[in-house]
Amino acid sequence: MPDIERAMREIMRGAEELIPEDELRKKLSSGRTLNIKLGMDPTAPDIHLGHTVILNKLRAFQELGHHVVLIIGDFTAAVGDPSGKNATRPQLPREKILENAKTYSDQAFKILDPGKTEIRHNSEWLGKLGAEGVIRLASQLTVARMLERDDFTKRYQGGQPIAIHEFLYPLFQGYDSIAIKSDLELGGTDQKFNLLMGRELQRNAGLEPQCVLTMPLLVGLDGVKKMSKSAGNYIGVDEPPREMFGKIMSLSDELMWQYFDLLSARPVDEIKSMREDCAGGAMNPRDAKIALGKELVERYHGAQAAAEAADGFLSQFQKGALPEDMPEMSLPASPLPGLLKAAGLCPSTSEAMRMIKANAVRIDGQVVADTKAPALPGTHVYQVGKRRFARITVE
RNA sequence: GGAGGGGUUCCCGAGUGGCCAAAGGGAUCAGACUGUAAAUCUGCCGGCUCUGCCUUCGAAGGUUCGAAUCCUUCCCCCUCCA
Repeated sequence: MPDIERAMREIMRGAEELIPEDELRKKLSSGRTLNIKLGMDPTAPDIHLGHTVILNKLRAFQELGHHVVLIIGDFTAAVGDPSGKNATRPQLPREKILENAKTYSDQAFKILDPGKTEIRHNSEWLGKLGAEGVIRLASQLTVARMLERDDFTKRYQGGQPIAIHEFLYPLFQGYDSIAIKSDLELGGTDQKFNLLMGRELQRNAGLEPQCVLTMPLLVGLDGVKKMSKSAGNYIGVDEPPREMFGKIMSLSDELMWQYFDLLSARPVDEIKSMREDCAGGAMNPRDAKIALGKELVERYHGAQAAAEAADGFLSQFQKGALPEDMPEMSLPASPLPGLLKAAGLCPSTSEAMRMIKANAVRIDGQVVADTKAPALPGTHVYQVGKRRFARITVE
């Protein structure tokens, strides 16, 4: 069965852990189309590169001929996955959830094959469960077992609150696996407990338990925390090409390799030799980063946009040229700090004052260090730092 | 129900009556440098009509010439005992 070995190699690429491996082999060799499950949280609709690590893997399963079931957690949204801080999340109105789900799937279909993807909402079965059903579900697990979950343990020991309903989240997620008879569920390493819960509940329900495939978590731009919208260290799939490229260029040279490993479609060997070349001085790490930036921008915006983003970046930061497109506006005359605030170049006049004192403000390329500089009549290019520009006409 | 601990500026965390817009660290932002929005160093880091003024230390009152610091009530969190 060489096909199965090839499939297994493809599945394991970049993956953290597959539990249990031989079970998946068995499922694959049965020759049937497998149900591959991914749960999505409709509270955070914008897909960032961290999500794409998993979506790319789902895509790989689709290419192997399997069926992806994307579960919109419209019911579980009210519970909220207990991830550290916000133990209680606000309950979203129904329309908002559907809207988020739509945004999410639109973005996800940049990667997934819509023809091989089924979208389900978990309120479909969880909504019917009722108090009795929840009790029956909850009776299958003990508190001690729940506390085994790493982040529960940490919070419990660290004196952080854990609300009762947070215990229900893994149970509901596991119940989803029963409802759709999933054969394999994907998730980040932080999802391991929840994923295994599905296995346990399926087995209790007399079903064939799902396999679990975890992917490493992509570290965000700060190089420390996992990429997430709330941490503000993310690169969104929908971001404009320039922004996406710039953010990739802001990765530290070291972190860049992790991004290569988890996001690049390049052959593993190619990445390895690039890395060696950079370490040995044969290649400038900047150029490796440019290559990565182009590859990723191209994936979401096309080849032309990628080339433009790269050129624009180089001319703006290497040669100090002005960007071609910048916001244009007309504003009433006011002292410089107020003008910069009104133009949105600074969040407050206090901040504008600081920027001026720090020699960060330029008008038509000339540094202005006087906080009391009078308004210049006419149209000029105002610049704060290297990245914020506006063409302002003073009325 | 009982006993104790705690809520500080974006985050962590010092501060127990004036020298506090509040130490220190992190993040962000900016400057320098550079091979990049890498790394490193430096500065800034509540708001404003900015050499001054205004608002902030869980909330509301109070004491005091003066409160993040003391008192009262309330809200929230944690630990232990039941």
